[in-house]
Amino acid sequence: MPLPQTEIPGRLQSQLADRGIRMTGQRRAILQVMETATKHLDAAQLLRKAQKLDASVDRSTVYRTLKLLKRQGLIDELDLMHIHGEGHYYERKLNRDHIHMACLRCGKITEFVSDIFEKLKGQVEKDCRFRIVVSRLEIGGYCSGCSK
Amino acid sequence: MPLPQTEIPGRLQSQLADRGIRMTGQRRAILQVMETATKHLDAAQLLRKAQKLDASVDRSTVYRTLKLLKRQGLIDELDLMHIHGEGHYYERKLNRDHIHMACLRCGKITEFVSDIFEKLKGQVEKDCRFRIVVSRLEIGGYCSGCSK
DNA sequence: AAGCTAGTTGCAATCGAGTCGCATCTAAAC
DNA sequence: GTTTAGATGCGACTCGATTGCAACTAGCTT
Repeated sequence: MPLPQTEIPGRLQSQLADRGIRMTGQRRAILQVMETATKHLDAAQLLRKAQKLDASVDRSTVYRTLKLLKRQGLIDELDLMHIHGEGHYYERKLNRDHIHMACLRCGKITEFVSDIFEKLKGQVEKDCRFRIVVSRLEIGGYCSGCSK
Repeated sequence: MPLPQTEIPGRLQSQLADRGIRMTGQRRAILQVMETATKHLDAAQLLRKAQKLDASVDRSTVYRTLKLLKRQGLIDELDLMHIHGEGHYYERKLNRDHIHMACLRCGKITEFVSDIFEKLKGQVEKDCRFRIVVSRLEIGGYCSGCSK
């Protein structure tokens, strides 16, 4: 579940404040939507929801804020195997990376945390002497319900 | 290395023929470019190279051929962490999946084959009862040269 | 609390990857 | 050679994302 149960609400705001980044009404609205989202949102959905909190939020501000959060390493950008078009989806970066599985039939997105994934990243860092900043493992296939 | 050393040249063409798919001059040009490419190509690069072999090749034919090859499971679509824009990159699907690492500083793309990756996919199939069709692991960070 | 200024915003124009409708053409089956 | 399902080129179009610019403002300085 993308909902960060273990995280303090408003955390994104304070993380930006800690970095000395200016807070605005529009950013507050966008961050609040990201923090309370129960599923992966694309930029258009994020815009619509943010406008319900602050009607002045513009599309370009959403994109600019997403770019900021990406640069700060606070969110991850996902493709979800492009199951629903070419756009991107966003989610807060939490402590543990997880795998995203997209069902090619019903479109359901499942998340999965694995120690083997952590081990694999360790191997890449060690064997390739590659310092990992972001990693994204997306899998397309058929979920348990659809593969029958 | 994206160059399929262990594969027969012209393999894509015969794989399409085996499936009873019509061969055209334009497709031949596009397939030949894909088969002899020494790095990951995006649609625009593929178009330019294919037009050197057959000047009549059109952009839409490139996209249509890529869609065909994707549907047939003969190529993989990559984002390479969007290091150079929002487009996609393509490579022939070989026997073994590999990880793509993109250096955020020099832009170099490295490929890596790992048994742990295979093990991880096995775990997903078993623990999540998810039948994997495609998987894509992309990592962004700093390569050995750039992380000094 | 008033002023300053670098950073942020809305708006409209724009970019660029990818798609589509349609008339024409052609590979390959007969 | 004839036939026809499938492929192509072309141009228009979609849509996610970006940008230039004038106006605005958060948060410091005094």
